[in-house]
Amino acid sequence: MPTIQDVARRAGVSVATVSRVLNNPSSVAELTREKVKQAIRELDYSPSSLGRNLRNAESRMLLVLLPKISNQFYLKIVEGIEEKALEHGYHILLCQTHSKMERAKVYFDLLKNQLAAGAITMDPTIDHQILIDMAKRFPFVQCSEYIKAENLSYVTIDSELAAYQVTKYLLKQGHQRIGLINVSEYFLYARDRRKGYLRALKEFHIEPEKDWFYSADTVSLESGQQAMRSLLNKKKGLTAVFAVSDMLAIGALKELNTRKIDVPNEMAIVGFDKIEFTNMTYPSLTTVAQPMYKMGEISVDMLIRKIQGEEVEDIILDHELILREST
Amino acid sequence: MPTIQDVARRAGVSVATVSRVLNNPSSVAELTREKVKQAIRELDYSPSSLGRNLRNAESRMLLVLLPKISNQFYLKIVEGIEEKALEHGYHILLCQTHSKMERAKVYFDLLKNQLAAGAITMDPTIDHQILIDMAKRFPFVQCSEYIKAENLSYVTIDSELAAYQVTKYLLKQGHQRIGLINVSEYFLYARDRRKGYLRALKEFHIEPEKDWFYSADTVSLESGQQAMRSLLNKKKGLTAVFAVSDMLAIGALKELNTRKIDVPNEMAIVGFDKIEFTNMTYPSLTTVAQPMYKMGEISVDMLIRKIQGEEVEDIILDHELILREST
DNA sequence: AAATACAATGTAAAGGATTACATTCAGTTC
DNA sequence: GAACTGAATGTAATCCTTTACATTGTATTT
Repeated sequence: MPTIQDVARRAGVSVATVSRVLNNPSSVAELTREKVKQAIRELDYSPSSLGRNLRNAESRMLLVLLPKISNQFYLKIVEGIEEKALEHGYHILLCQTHSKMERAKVYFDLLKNQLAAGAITMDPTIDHQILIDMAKRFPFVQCSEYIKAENLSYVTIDSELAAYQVTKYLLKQGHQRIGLINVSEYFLYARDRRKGYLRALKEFHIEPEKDWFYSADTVSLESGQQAMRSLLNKKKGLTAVFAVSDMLAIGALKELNTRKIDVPNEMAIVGFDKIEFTNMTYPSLTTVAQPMYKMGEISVDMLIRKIQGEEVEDIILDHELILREST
Repeated sequence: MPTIQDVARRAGVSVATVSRVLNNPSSVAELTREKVKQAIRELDYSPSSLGRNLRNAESRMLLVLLPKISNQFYLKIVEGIEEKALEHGYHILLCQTHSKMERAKVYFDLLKNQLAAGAITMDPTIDHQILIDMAKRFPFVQCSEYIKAENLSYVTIDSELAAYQVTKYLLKQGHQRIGLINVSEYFLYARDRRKGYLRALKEFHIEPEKDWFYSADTVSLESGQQAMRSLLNKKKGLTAVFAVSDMLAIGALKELNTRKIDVPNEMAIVGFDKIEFTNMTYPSLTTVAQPMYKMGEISVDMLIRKIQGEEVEDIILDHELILREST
């Protein structure tokens, strides 16, 4: 690999001049500039990022932390992140934690080692205290799930409101017994979505029964299926179910299909997120659209502004109820 | 951020000793070692990867090139890659090319800049000549789709055989008119799968008609839907369709559902890949399982061995026909 | 023509780590 | 006790780039 020295020698100038051609071309005379460029072409030289990063004490990598990439919800966000990052000349390090803290620590080390300049976390399972400590030392942005703390910015939607609207919509459709497939209430969005759901029920003077609730231990298709199975086995005459994630809803829908339960006539179902597949299920799934791509983009913008030392404000984006065949 | 200098000063030793404690502990006396470790703890020091990488002229990043992460097929592979990479102490840079060459070039620069140590490409759209040139200079492994060339190792499955088996299975089920939803034959896997399909038909003395073929321009759910729409509109009495990707098959299935065409009785359908969602469609999808996770793992093993200068052999893994409700 | 200004370029230090080579010193041998 | 050995540690060069500061030389001013 040629170095800047090689280029300098070939062009008959000093390394400083080559560096200037690279970083501040207007400061070197037209003629010299051409000579240098010529040498660069001839040697097919590209500056070593290693040297450059060391000297500038910077890195153009962003950590993207998520539990598991197989949850479609994260995909669109990651696409938005990657696109925007590239625009800013950054690259992303994909980090699946599998909800294990030791794994997250491995990735946090990348920040300590100065390999990554900052992090976007979408992993709600990360230990709060550790997250807070890390955010004191490094630029952090939370995407979707968040906790409130100093330096811990976030971009998200109003989960409580969305859940309220979804539930209200079901109630208006005449549903009286509406199940809830939730996840661990350790997560803020789980708490918020339950709150919204309860608020709507209360408004309609409906007292939910214990059997209407199911708490999935992972956000996966299988968990959704399991959830519906469990709800159905309790035979409480539910006529609609609200799942707090499309992954769960799709799994639940599969169970209904398998049992030949007519959707939406015998049982309506609503998901959350609007992942791509919700349009391909049978019937297609009513859901709440989160602006995932945009969330990704905004996360990057926020993070890069933080890296550059600017102050940023938390952002709550709009969601949208997508009515389709499953209700 | 504390540096090795700070640690040395605090421990009252030279930087060389600190470095030795870090990299070759047995070469320093017990007592000194403890002093240094103590200082490291007190300062919460972690060695800067920037300095380390520069000095060692190495990087522990692997490029992972794929067209678009939203094709589920790549997900499981990426999971395998990430897991295995981590095991070896490497991290992965996720690179979506969106099938655009200029985008691939941006990522290739990471190799030239010495930020990445090697690349795993799953992108069949990358210009062959450029790929060949890059592989001369940097460690490359192709996963799934591949071209044959010096230094361009690959891990894949036998697409021709798999397609042959799928088609034969359909024929044995009594299907006489079997459609093929393919993608651009610029891709080897597309050519191979068509070959296998044709070989099976030939064995059963069936001459396929022109109207049985559809070539999708992207591998997406919508393309699959569009494909089935197109095939159905030609009204050629097909009783089965083989889609070369689950994404296409799921889209096609959606179209059948929408038109209330009974699957598998009126129309059978087979996909390829065994992505997660194929088990959640209605009816569940018959498909060919590719060992994606394993492919990912093996790619990493191969790549790291190449990085270390070893010779590696190409690998063809086994596939498996997964019979489900759609046939 | 001397003094000054400024554009263009060069020299060398810095950034953080690793490591070949040099040095120190305690222990062994004769 | 002199000579030697080898373990433990230190010194300084190196990786590649950027940039403050120094230098050169030409153009402008008085």
